[in-house]
Order: sequence, then structure tokens, then C-alpha cells
Amino acid sequence: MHPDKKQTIINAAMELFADKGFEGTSIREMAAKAGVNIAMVNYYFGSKEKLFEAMVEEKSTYFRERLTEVLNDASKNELQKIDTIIEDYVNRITSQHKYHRVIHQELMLQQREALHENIIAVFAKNKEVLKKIIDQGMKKKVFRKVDPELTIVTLFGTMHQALLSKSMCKFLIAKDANFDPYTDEVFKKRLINHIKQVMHAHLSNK
Amino acid sequence: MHPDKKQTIINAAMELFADKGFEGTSIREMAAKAGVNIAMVNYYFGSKEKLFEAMVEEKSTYFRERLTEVLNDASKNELQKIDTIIEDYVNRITSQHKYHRVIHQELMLQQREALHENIIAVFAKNKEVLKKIIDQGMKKKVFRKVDPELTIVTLFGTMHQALLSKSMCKFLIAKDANFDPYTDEVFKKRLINHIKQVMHAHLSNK
DNA sequence: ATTTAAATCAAACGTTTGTTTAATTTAAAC
DNA sequence: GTTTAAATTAAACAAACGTTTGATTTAAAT
Repeated sequence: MHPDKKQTIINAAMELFADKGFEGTSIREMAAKAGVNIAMVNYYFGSKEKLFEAMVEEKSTYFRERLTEVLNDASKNELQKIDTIIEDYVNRITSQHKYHRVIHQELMLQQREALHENIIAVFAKNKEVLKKIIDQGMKKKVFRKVDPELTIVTLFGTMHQALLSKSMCKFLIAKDANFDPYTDEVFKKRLINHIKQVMHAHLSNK
Repeated sequence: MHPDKKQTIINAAMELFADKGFEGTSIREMAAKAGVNIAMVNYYFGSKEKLFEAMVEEKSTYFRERLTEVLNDASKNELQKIDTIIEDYVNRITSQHKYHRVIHQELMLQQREALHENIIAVFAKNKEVLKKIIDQGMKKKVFRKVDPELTIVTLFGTMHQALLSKSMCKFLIAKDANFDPYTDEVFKKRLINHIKQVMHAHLSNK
């Protein structure tokens, strides 16, 4: 009938999971938000937990592409590749911050740990590509000798810290009450520039 | 009778909140873990939510001291002060990572938002001190011109990313299965050194 | 037009939830 | 030793939870 009804449920669920957590979100709430009968969730997905897994799976495929082409782009040097990834990733998080919040919450908890592997697998590709670029840069002596893994941690950690908690973001940036970091282009630029500056200083060997 | 029974409940609650989230933790579970009757929670704290608030309040006071003395330590230059804060903060998180996990989860959710102010207030002092040091360093031209707020974000973001999700940490560092980032002194040193290196490169004006 | 299967629904299922009650035990005050 | 208040308990509370049922509607297949 409605072939996108599953999708509607997944989208409603994700919003609620991001704002209230998995156990904080009830099936009745999701069904109401999606405009469907509460029985439809179990009809389509089998259970609340399987819906959650389906949501992670469905949203994560969105991020699995690209990035490898950056690695093999001969027109860019290592530092330019890092810059591209920074821009790319900030745009991803701002456009899909609810999904990233869900993922991040889930990884901090010690529940449904079987899911952690799936989530980590999405990051794996990104980490791999970044690691290769950093290693390459160090080999060519255009990068200074750094800790590759923790450099990646700093890269992602800065973005997540800046973008995944609105309260913390507002506090640190001290904007007015209706400031929204996910739509504010000025802030996005500011964040991108900062991370680039940090990474240039940290990596560059001049 | 037992004057530390409230404390026992708070400690049991915090562990469970950190692993399962607020709504994922039941009062019966906490009571069992603390070895008290389930009615004692409401008897002492009034409600589950008030217990949560009491926990945040009680644990946060632990972090409210120090740090100002670092600011006024005339024997240290600005970079040395930053180094001290890095060491200090990594030690805090590793020794109290469950508390930091709870705080971090809470800030990502859009529930109990009245609590966010209290939580943010704990960070406020730390941010203030760091900001003063960075501003001072920039004024003296020993620091390069940077974005002070986002520099703080990078500092905290790196630590949180590295220490608050065990799955992510294990994946990035690729240690064996029973590697524990909170007790592993080698990893702690490695993290401290990395953050220092990043901050030196980012801030230092030589 | 009839059949058949998928989709949708309101209602009910048995649990678990946070909280309260009312009785009992404990310990301090007098 | 009696009184009084605080602490502790088992039991019960209504509400909300995820899930299932069985009937009904919808749409495709024959």
C-alpha cells in the first residue's frame, strides 16, 4: 500500500531516539508521530529492538560511500585531503545530527552491545582512509611524526563535542537562545576553519 | 541508622545510569544493587528523577575545586598551565568515567533539560580558567591567534571521544578484548602526550 | 466477480514500571 | 522503661510498557 510506510516509521523513530534515547521512547509515541497504528511497528519490524537495528542499518548505508575517492585523488596533497574530509564530515553531521546523536548515545551505553560492531563498521572505512593519508604524509615527510589513531580521535572528537550536545554548544559559543548550530552557516564555517587550523599545525612539517 | 545509605544508593544508581541510561535503569535494579528495599529510594530522594539530580549534584561538587590555583601559579608559563590541566582532566575522567558518561549522555538528550544548566555550570569554571589562560597567552604573543572556545572544544572533545565509549576506543586503538582504557596506564600516558602535542602545535608561536 | 494475501485496526495480553501505603522494626529521647 | 520519631519492610497501586490477537479493510491475482 504505502511502500514508504516503513520509512516513515524509521524516520519518526530516529527523531525520538535521538531526543529521548531508546528506552525513553515508547512504541505508542513513535506510531503517533509516524501516523500509524501501534501494531504496525511489530508487524513490519518484529520488535522495538529490531526496528532500532533496521534504523541504524538503513541510515548507515547513507554514509558508506565516497571518501575512498578522496584517498586516490592525485590532484590533492595529503593536507588537502584532510581538509576535504573535514569539510565533508562537518556537513554530514550537521545534516544528519539526529542520527549521529543516536549512534553516539548507543556507543556509550552497555546495552545491545551486539549492535556496536555494526556501528563501528561504518566508522571503520573512514578511519582506514584517514589512517592511510596520515601514514602516507608521514612517510613523505610532509607530515610530522604523530599518533595516527589519536589524531583521528581529535578530528572526530572535536566535531562531536561541538555538534552533538546543543546545551554544551550554546554554552561554549554563548549565542542567543534560539541559536541552532546545525543550521547556522557562520558557525559551521568557524568550526571547519578551526579544525583545519588545528590539523595543519599538528600535522604540517614546515 | 546507616548514614551512608544514601551514598550507597547514589553510587549504585550512577553505575547503572552510566551503563543503561536513565530510563533503562529501574528502581528495583538500583535497590537490589545497593542492597536496600525499593521503597528507600523514594523515602530518601522523593523520586527517581530527584535521585538523579541528587547524584549529579553530589558527584559534581567533587570537581568544583582546584584549577583556579593553576591559573594563578606564577611558576608556570601559559603552555605549562595547559599541560597541567590536560593531565588533571585525563586523570579525572579515567578515575570517574562512569560519572562523565552519565553527564555526557544527559547533555545529548532533550529530556530533563532543566538539569542541563546545573551540569553546564560545573564545566563553566573549567572553561573560564582555560579561556583566561589562552587569552593571556595570545596577549603575550606566546600563543598564536586561535579560536579560544573551539580550542577548548578540541581539548575536551579529544578526551571524551577517547575515553567515554569503550567500543570506539577499542576499535581505534585495536588492543585485545580485555583492554580497559580506564586502568591502562600506558594508554593514559599516550593520550596525555598526544593532546599535549596537539595543543603545543596549535597554540605555540615559535 | 471471486479468491487470496497483505495491510490495518481496536482491543486486550501479561509484565514491568515508578510510587504509595500501612504495618513493623529500630534507635534515640525523655 | 516508656515514648516518640525515624527507618525499613512487604504488599499493593494505577499507569505505561512492548507485544499479540482476531476481526476487518484494502488491494492485487486469478
